[in-house]
Amino acid sequence: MPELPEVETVRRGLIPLVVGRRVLGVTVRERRLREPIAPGGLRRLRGVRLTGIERRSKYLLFGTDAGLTLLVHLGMTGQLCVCDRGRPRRAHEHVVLRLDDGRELRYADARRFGMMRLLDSEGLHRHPRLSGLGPEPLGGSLDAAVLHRATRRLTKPIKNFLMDTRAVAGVGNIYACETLHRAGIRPTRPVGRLSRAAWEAVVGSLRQVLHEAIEAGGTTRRDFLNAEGNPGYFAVSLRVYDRAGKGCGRCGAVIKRIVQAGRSTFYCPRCQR
DNA sequence: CTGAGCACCTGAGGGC
DNA sequence: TGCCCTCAGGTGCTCA
Repeated sequence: MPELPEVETVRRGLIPLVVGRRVLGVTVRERRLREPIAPGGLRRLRGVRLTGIERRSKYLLFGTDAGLTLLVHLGMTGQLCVCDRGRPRRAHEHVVLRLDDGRELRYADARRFGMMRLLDSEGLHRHPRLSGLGPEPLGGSLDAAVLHRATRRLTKPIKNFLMDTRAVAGVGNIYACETLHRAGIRPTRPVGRLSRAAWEAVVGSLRQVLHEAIEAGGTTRRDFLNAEGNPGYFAVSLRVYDRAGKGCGRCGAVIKRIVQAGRSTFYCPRCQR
């Protein structure tokens, strides 16, 4: 489900539902996530008040009045939603936080590639998954000139570079493909051979496509659920991703699928050079 | 340094 | 109808 726009959509949807709420109880039904939940690892959540939700890359950070932060990653299939206590359990609901308004925050994740961990401010600060992240694509720190200068000697394909979280945070497979189509750049191009102007196009396209997806409610895939647990819909129209064999909307050429670093890449062989 | 390959898991979809 | 195969939004490891 979640790339950055989906995670941001979940964040925005959850804020009015959970911020200000006190956690009355925590149930962990399945601790074997990608990073297993330690026994009692979420126990200290009981009694705290949730004070805000931040996002870093595809991680959600739930702040609390106890100085603890609940770090959540949705992996490939993770879902977070707030619902009434009586709502029937869905499959793979691994963690439930009981809130003081009679509702529950539920974490479900079929493939269990996600994570959920409670950290104090020190643990959060030095957490390797967060400390190694590159600049946020939607923050002010992503800079085409800096990227251009930093990549002069690199031969890695631009698509793989975009998906390297140490270089740029939070760019997944879908938006890497979509960004490069908009920028008119072939995914296999070595980063070291991108001109300054090409970098401007990449950064501009990345920001644009992420903004559009967030504006549209972040829905790119079928199993997206919004914060109230209702299914989303295909609100974002993808121009190349999962469109192999179909026509490019800009030039009509047939979109190709290749594999890079084990992931599918989709691109238009005519308008991406 | 690079990237290929694999690992973690379940489920959807296509072909037969 | 069902079985078997491939593939999937993420991340992180080993290995060559």
